[in-house]
Amino acid sequence: MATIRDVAKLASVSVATVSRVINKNGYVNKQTEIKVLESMKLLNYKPHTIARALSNKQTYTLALILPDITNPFFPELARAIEDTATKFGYSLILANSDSNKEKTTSYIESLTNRYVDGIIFASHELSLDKINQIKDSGIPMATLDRAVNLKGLPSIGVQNYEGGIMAVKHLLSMGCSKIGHICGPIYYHTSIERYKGYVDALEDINQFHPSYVVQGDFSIESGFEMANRLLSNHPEIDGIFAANDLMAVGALKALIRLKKKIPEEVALIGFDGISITSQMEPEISTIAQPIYQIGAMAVNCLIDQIQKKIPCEQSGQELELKLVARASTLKSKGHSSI
Amino acid sequence: MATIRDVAKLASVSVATVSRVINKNGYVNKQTEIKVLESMKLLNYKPHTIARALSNKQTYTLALILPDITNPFFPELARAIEDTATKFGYSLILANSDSNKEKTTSYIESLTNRYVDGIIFASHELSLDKINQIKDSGIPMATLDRAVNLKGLPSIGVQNYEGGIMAVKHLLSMGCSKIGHICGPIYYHTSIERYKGYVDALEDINQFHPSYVVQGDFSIESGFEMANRLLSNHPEIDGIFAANDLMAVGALKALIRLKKKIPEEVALIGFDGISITSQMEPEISTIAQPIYQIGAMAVNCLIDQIQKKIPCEQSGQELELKLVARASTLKSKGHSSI
DNA sequence: TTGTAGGCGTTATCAT
DNA sequence: ATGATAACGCCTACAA
Repeated sequence: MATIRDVAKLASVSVATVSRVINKNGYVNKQTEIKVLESMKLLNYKPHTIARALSNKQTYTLALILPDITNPFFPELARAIEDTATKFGYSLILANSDSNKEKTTSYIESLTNRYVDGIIFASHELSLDKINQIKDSGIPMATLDRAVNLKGLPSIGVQNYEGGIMAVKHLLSMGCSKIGHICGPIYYHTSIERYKGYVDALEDINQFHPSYVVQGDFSIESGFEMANRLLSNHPEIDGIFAANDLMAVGALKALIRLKKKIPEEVALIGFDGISITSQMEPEISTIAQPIYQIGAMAVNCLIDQIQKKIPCEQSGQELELKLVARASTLKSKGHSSI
Repeated sequence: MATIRDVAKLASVSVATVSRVINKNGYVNKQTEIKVLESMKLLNYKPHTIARALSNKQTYTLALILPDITNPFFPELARAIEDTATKFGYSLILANSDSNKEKTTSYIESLTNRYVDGIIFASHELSLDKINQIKDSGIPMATLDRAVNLKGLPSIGVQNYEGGIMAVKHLLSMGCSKIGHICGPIYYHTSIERYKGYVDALEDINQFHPSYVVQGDFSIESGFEMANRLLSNHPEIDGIFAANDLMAVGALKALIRLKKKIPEEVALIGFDGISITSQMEPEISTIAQPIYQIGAMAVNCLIDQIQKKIPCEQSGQELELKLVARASTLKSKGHSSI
């Protein structure tokens, strides 16, 4: 491997000059620049990223901490983040925290020692001391899903409340009148907002029944179980809004086993817009998050902080959701959507 | 951030001594060791990973190149790899190649410059020059799915041929007699082996019909399309073996739309054992790969190479598959499996 | 416009 | 058993 010194020697200049042409900073004569460039080609010289990192304190590496890449919500997000990071010349380190406090702490420590340039936190489990731990280390970070809402802590999220309303209104527009809700864990901000949207949309028309709400944990299994419970307690229910797509998938399974005609007898809508919803039969309607955009924004935000040292403008921004109406809600002559 | 020099000063020893206790090599007096250790605690000293990497030429970072983390096969693999890497103190860089030659090349270059300690290649697209490119760079690598079979190139795979036989035999044991096959792209080693297994199992009993085979591209969409084609050309088919689970999912969708009773009229089995198969209704039978184990072995193999400089023993090993019989093949009083 | 030299934080070779 | 000190490869004042 050729070093900067080899290049300097071959081009008969100093390493400083070579460094200048590499980094395009400082004055350098056009002639010498060409000479240097040629030498670099000749020697097939590539700057040593590690050495550069030591000197610069920039590793061009980002880290993504998420609960579990095996959860179908995250691959799409990870993809967006990796794509965008790569676009800017950054590598992406993946960390599965299992929403576990110890693992999270240990990852943060290890990433801090590796001097990653930024950390994206897509996990709900983010205690205040963890945040401060990162802040103290001086590493820029961004959180997703509004895990926390802190001054100076960039966070990208979606309009969960409005999404809840959209889901219910869609169900109503398809003729449902007894709408059940499988909500997520109540200690998640996202669950609560979606739930509130559900409540408000129904209270508006005096149709809210507390017993039509059951609580799952965002997993397929809980969706299956809760849909069964909902329908055994309230056979009259003709529409279900699941707080996320995975629970909707579980609910679909339950509905099919119960021999319910979908959407005629029971319509079903999820939330998130992950691709698995379109692979089911019938395809499941959903309130889609701009997942790719969220990931891309998070990276942009981080890189802004890293490079321009500016705080993220998108901080706290809530992106819009989009209704994706599919077979699980579209009755015969129902309306459609994009 | 405290440096090794700070620790040395506080403990009134030289940096060399501190380095010795950090790395537990060389002689060091018990007393001084304690003094040094205390100083480290006191200053909350953590060795600077980057500096260490520069000196050691070891970054404690592995890279995983795969086609697309969004493909449901890969998150499970990535999870296994990340888990195992972490266990050994390594971080994992994720790279989505989209099976694209240029992207792959550019990743390899970038990873090479980052001096990752090892690369795991889970992509089918691996031309010989790419391999040599990595080999020349001296970075240990491992490939999955027997993408290539080269002397000295560790490769972990499964018994695809036997798997094909298992799938067909299972279908036969459930009473199917007209078994179709949706095979994968013929330029993939895995596709061919599975196909051969299918052929041999049927030829054994004189039941092989070339026209019962159609070709997909491992995607859900192609599975959907090919199942439709298969059944429209051969309505008598009562069993389908899809060469991977994603195509099985697509096929399931097609069968349901065609109002086929599953498994009574048409039984269906996939290949891979990804979790999505158990989330469908009916649940899809499959020939399961030990995905987690594969990932773990790949990492072990790499770390063996890195640390002990020994070639991987598992090189070229083909792991066993396991039949997972579920509702999509289990007729009434059918047999079961683990 | 270009070169010299010190520093980034560790490791490892030699002495002592 | 311990300590100087030269690498590792690059960047960047500061000089020239």
